[in-house]
Amino acid sequence: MSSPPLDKTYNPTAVEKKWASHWAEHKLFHPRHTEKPESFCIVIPPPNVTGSLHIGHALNNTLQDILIRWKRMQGIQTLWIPGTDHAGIATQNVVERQLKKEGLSREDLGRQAFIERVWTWRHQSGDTIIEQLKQLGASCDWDRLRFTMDEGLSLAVRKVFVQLYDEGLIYRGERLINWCPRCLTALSDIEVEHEDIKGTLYYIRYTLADDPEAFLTVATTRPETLLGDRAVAVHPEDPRYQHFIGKQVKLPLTTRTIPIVGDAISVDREFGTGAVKITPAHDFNDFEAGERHGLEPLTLLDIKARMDPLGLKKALVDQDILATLSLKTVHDARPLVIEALQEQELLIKEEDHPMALGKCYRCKTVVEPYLSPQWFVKTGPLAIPAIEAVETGNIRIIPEGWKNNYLGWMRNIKDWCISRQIWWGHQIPAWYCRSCNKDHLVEPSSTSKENPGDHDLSPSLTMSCYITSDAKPIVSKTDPTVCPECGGSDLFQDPDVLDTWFSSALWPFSTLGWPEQTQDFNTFYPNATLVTGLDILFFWVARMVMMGIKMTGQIPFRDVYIHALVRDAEGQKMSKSKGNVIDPLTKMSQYGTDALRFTMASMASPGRDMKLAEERIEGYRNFVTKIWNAARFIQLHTDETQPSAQPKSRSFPDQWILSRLNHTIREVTQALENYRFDQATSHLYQFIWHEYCDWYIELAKPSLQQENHPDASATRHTLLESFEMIQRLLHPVMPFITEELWQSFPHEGLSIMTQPFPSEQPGWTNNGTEHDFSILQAVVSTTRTGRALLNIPANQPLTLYSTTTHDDDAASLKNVQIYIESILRSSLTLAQITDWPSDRILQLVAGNLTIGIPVEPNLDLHQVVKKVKKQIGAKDKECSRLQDRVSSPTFREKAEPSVVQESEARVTSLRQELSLLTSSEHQLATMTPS
RNA sequence: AGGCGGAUAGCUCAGUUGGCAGAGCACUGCCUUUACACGGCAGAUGUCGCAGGUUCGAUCCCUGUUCCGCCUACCA
Repeated sequence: MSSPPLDKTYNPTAVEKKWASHWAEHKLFHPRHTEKPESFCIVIPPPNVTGSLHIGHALNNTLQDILIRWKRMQGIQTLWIPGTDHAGIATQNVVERQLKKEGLSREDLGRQAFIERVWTWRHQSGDTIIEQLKQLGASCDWDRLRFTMDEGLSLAVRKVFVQLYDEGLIYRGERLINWCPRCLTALSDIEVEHEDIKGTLYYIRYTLADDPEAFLTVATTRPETLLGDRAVAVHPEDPRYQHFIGKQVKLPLTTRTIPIVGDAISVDREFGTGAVKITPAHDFNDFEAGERHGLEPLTLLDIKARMDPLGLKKALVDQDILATLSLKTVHDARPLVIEALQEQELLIKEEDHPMALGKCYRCKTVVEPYLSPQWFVKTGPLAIPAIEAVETGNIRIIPEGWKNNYLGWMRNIKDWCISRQIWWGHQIPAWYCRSCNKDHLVEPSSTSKENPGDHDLSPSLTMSCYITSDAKPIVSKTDPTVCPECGGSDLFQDPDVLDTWFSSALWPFSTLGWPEQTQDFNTFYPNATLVTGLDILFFWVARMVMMGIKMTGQIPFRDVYIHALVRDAEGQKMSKSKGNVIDPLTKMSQYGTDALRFTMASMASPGRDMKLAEERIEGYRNFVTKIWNAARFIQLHTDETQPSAQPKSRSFPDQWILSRLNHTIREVTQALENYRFDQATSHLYQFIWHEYCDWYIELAKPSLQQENHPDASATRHTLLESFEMIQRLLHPVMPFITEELWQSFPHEGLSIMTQPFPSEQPGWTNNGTEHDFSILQAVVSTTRTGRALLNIPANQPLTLYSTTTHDDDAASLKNVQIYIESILRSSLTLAQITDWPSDRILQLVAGNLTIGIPVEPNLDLHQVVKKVKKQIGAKDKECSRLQDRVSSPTFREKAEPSVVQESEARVTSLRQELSLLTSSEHQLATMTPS
């Protein structure tokens, strides 16, 4: 029954490995049926298959695991579903980079082969992160591992797509969207990151068509797009320009003329010159302005953001300019356009202009507004219940501060562009009949790769396949074989795939088997809590709420806990390029997983980014060691002890530690209930180190180390009992060491993780004992201070005296006398100062206690005098400040009576303390030869 | 431009329904006492960003302000 002695030092790596496989072997992460009716389900924010564990994952998953382990121990049926995300663009980019090294492109492989290649890669390295999560101790049900592109989830995706399409909530249309000219795909609004840059504002002269002397000056940051201008807008009430409205201007560098229109929305009279060029195909505002004024967009750029010869031709650009600009990137074209304008003396001036540039969130390439046919989700109707759910509190966002962030975004949500022109992902379940859509399709075979402009259609045609927005799709859950219109069988599927976040939006229910009404779905939906970082509040959380409510009629989860971003010690965002990443795996092997987990939890203060300094992890590694050594001590002294019945009586230290443990159980539980992981860990740390180890174990020593001590048996029992409970209390945060220690002591059961989480024990809380203990602490600490001041070695026995004027404290003093004596290895006499046997006794004051330490004749009392004087100074200052307050009539009149009373009481006790200190000072004077 | 958050010990951060300002790390001194030097004991450390206001009383509430961070949006 008794286990082998614990190693002298804790070896995290070996211990972690052992218990990880023990847990897996016994399938302890599976949901267990319990008597409790409620369930607790978390779905993991699925990490990308391209990824490996970074510090953000470590934080995110540690917090989830703490919740899951805690609830599981509370006897609630728990399920934590793991999985990974196919991460469309990101993963495709990774594989394309690999291909590039082989001198290949995805086009070289062709779509089918390319996708197979991605699958291969995904299988090879796709689950690295899963292994790492297991190393972190994540107690997910690994048998329920899902992937956003697995069969079941693909089915869910199709069902949702078809239903939303049928209801008109998904549509296809030609819109201006954000386009990444490197990834060659559309992006949604939130996939664009903005970066502040120093831009230039160019002032350009547009001459009136019917009067070469008259002109308008237009200010723009993008001169190269002026070739696509369809109008110049001025404010309809601007007296400077009113009379121009309706006239035509000559568009520089072209043979076109364009109208001057009045537009109050587009034009800010204060900005620039008050005249704005309207380029519908290359600016979101201008696109809308174009619709208001019936201006047809004129696309100048191709998919790689190069000046498209065909577009330039349609724009009637001057021949030589056209030749110069053709196939130049925006970056290269801009100076050429400026040069040409200068030559014609149309450039009036340039000035610096700070502006924000949109970049692709996957590859940081500058995105271009691009006109193309895309699929959209009509988000307005979906947002309404998603707003309501949060407003009414059906879904709680924690910390609450982020609620407004969510609501603000949701209330002015834009339609969601869900089509991506990439190959890796859920291909859109829409097909086209070739015979019905003859005029609406251009397929790869008809485009020339070498010469993208060499055809007479829109530049959009340089996409691999072009389907005009008025083509008629057949949207279906299953692949159709015949056209319902003409009965023809020449069908092909829309080549676009869905935004990765479309399948992620279904994650809380698709992972539970939906659309089947599975038992899992019925038991675990809605999920209890979603734990995620702020960065994906809109990408993911908002969409899950919309889709969850729409498709299941229920909210997807009740609580959303949002944690902060982990930064480095200097507050910088961690990134590989900066070289400041802290790799959690390295830290786990260096300090142990439990130390890292504890660190993560301790830093999870709400609403604040966390700066991770390595010393922090080191500090908690020391904490782990401390626990380990406490266990060794206990094992050493309880080796022969068998778990026995409750002891008949508990010693004073036993009673005290159980009272403090009860208190800690309450604090930790409350903290977890409020998602205050920081507070939970702080209470655990404080209690275990500074109460259990520093005081309780020290107090337990005498009864364990002396032979036949009357408290020995009860103490052994309490030591084991409390330590076992501490392991359970700590287990959710530190699963590995707690399992190891729990298993090393007498126990029943397969694993600590299925034992009950501690609850407060009736009868353990004991305020009297706690007060007694505070007296003990005061005497012990004060005596030690005295020892340090007098340079008396800690192991030299003393003859101590103590007294107090306070009756309760006098009683306490008596109660704890023998414990003080043993902990200080001294004798303690309780007697009034007048009864102390000698004059050479130093009086030290702690509250209303006076402690006497005999002083040898030759001792240097210099330090003591200094200390006492300082104390007197501080107390005096505080006392007179309080005195002033108490004697102020306005204070007595206006402050709460209890506060007045309290202040008076404090004045009284301060005065008493002062008089004790003064008496001590006098005493010192008699001992110090002057 | 708007919104949000932060500014407290040397560092990282708690905290206060307004009434003695706290922890960890680092630092100083003493101690290798059979759980632990990844340790013990003791100690030092603060204009609670700045300026006003409300209040008997403000680090906390209000107003303004300066820095820093984030988010959203964009003015061509």
